[in-house]
Amino acid sequence: MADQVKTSFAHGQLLTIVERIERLEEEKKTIAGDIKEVYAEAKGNGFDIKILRKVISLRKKDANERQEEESMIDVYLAALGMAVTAEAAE
Amino acid sequence: MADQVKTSFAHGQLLTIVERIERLEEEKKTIAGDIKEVYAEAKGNGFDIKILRKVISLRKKDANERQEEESMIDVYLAALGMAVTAEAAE
Amino acid sequence: MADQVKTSFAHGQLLTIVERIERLEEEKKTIAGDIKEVYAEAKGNGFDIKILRKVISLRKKDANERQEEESMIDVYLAALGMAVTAEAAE
Amino acid sequence: MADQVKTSFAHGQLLTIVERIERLEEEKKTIAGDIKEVYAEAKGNGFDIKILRKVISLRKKDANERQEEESMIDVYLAALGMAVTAEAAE
DNA sequence: AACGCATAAGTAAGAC
DNA sequence: GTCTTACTTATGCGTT
Repeated sequence: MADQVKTSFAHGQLLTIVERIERLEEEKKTIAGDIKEVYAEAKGNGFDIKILRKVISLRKKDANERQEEESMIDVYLAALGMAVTAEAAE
Repeated sequence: MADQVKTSFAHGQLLTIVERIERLEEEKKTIAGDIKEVYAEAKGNGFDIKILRKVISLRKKDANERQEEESMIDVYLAALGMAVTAEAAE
Repeated sequence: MADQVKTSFAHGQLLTIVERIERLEEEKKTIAGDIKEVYAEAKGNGFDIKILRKVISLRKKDANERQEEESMIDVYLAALGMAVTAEAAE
Repeated sequence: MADQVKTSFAHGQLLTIVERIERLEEEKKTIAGDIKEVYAEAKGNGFDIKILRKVISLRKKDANERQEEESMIDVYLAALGMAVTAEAAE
């Protein structure tokens, strides 16, 4: 009985949970909207949204992690015989 | 010059934008964490998380349903050349 | 060594993988183009594309509905400790 | 009457269109599945999927475009006072 | 620790 | 030409 899923419970308890989550998701959605607004405003001021996103994502990433990833990409590209930089494979 | 991407700008302006977004994303992340907590707590109280998610998603779906239906009606009306809103076909 | 990402490998193997994927993506793109063509042709025959999309999406939705319902049932059955498939609870 | 949306038509014609599209979408979905399989298989052989995706996307991107984007990012990062490379700002 | 799922980001197409 | 909406891709989370 202990490892049994709860099938009898106060409905009020369930409703409380559901509503708490829905409330939070609502807030989350609101903030997501705010973010979009900031981007839109930035765009209006002449900024490039795509680049903005990239920059923000770069700031988020740990520098080491970033470097590791890049060097890994280089390995793969090299394996494919593709130039990593301009002065590449003759 | 008009269709040129902005490459010279007040650094402060860019920084402000970036920081506003980062701030908002921080908040969003916090709320996402809160949601997780609620689920975890519910689980601790014997609820089945998978079902909880289903229930919440169903409620959301139901809410969207009406909206979807209405937009559907609009599409058909428009397709029939009928006015969707008041200020219609003169 | 076991938890190490593969950095040394047969170049041919990598190339094969990459080319297979690129080939498949090419096919996918072609089909997407075909779909666009069908819509264009339909439009040429006087059909309303927007409605066509709605209709197709509705048919898809209906198809998914049954599946969703079934998976819902599975979830509840599982939650009740009941077997979803044949080789169930000892 | 000419610019009127078609509301009377051979049902067979509509059905044909819808089915052609559904058929094509089915094929597209299948191919998407195939692609996933290739990635999965590659993973099984020790490749890093994330990097694979990046590499493929890099191959797709025109070299010039890539360079432009990167230099733009550098501009933004510099504006934020962030180092572009290791031997950066003072 | 790996897998698959679910959400979130990014991109591309279509409508107004 | 802008703006929104839909689709695709990518990352992260929870589960096994």
